[in-house]
Amino acid sequence: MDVDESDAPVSSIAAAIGEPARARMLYCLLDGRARTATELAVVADVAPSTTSAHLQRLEKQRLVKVVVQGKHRYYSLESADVAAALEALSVLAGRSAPALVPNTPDRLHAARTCYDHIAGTLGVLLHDRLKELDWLSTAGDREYDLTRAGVTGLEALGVDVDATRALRRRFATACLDWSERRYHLAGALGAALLAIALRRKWIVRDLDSRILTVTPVGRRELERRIGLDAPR
Amino acid sequence: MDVDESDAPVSSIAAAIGEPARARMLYCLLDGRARTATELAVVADVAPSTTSAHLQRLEKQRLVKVVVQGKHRYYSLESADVAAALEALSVLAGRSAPALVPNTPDRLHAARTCYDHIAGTLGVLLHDRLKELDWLSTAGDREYDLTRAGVTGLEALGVDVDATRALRRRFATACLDWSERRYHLAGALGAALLAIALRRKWIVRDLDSRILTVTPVGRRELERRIGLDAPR
DNA sequence: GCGACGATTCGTCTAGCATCGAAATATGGA
DNA sequence: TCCATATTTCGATGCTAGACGAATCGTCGC
Repeated sequence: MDVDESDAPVSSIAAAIGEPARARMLYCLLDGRARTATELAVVADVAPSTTSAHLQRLEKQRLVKVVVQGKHRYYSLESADVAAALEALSVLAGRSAPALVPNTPDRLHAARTCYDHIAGTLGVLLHDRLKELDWLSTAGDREYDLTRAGVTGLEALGVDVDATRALRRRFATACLDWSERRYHLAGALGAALLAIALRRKWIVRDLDSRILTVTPVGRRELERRIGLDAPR
Repeated sequence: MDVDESDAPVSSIAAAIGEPARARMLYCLLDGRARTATELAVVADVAPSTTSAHLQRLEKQRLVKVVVQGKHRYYSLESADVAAALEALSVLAGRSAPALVPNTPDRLHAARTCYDHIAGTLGVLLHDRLKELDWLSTAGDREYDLTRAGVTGLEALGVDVDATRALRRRFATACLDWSERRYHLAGALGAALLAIALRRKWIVRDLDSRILTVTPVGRRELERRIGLDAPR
């Protein structure tokens, strides 16, 4: 019977979605951003160990994918098809889905912190601009180093390159940005840049979120110093 | 938390689909046709009592709807949205869905039996033609009777109207056709018409399905006698 | 009315699975 | 090197829900 062949995977996929804790995780990921296992544990309101089991199942059913970055594991929806299926189910639930749209509103694109460095649109633009200026050179898998021009340029911005390099931490790495699906600059250098931008009030931090706002001063300085016109 | 509000129904809906037996039923109904509880029990490969419980749940989640017709209960998908969700899940399962499209292939539109009468495209066309000829008069909710012209005409086709009417069975009723979403003729009269068509080889029955095929002779006779040009 | 049949209800059994805590593993940063 | 943190593995527990059979209800057809 071809019926068996075609509905067996479907039912197990639907069953994977059909568990409250897992559904909460999936709908949390519906905005296209990735979350760590710990974040999802909070969202799902279950213990980390339980979350781990759930995530394994979701991964096995190819509903989510994981990218290991350091000691974090970033989970995100496996594909747009998964989002489409979740939306279709939302329709049945009698409400319009949160909808994963190509151009998501400001909240996702906006500048924001990623732990200790700049992510979001601004982070991606900054990363791209630094490469465009040829300040960054690739030094391995998702690893960067500074070119001579880069050292000079960043020193001019106020970064103590030697001190930053001295930190026993990866110097400069590419960090995949989940709202932009592109890389931004992380590592000690990324953290140093954020610190300087904050100290000089080029950027201000939102009180209870990761949102960053570029100040008028910051916008002017970023334009003048590295030819970057910040979004919004 | 609005998360709880929005994912609670979704997870229960997904859970309703995420059970092998129920998934088999739903995918069986994906062709748009309705099935009786017994038929679905066979498809799902579970006992009638188990099937009943499953169908109740599917109905409660508004995934299927039921129409009571005599001692049969006809279950069908609640809406096109349900089909869409099932298709979306099929995509995730890595195969193209059987797809419930407005114009489904021959199998669904083709002439077929509905218990003991003619359904499918041919059944609907026949029903409409008989009303067009004014052989049928409405005699209640989904009930028909024959007009004087109808008696004459059907007698000419070989139907023993008195004998048919004598059967202690509803004489002529409208039966909703699930592939066409329109009515066809059921009841003793519908059965009599099928019997005659089969006896005269205007139509032949498929061996192991409900498919009916109109023979060249049948096509010619239907055209000549009642001005009906059979499909295909 | 009286079988025959379709379908549901009820009671019970069982198995799978979601859950947690504790311990183990891995990685980054000092 | 060592600690802190993120995450997984393992084992035990408890609940849910899917399964069936027997009995009941309701409708058709004679």
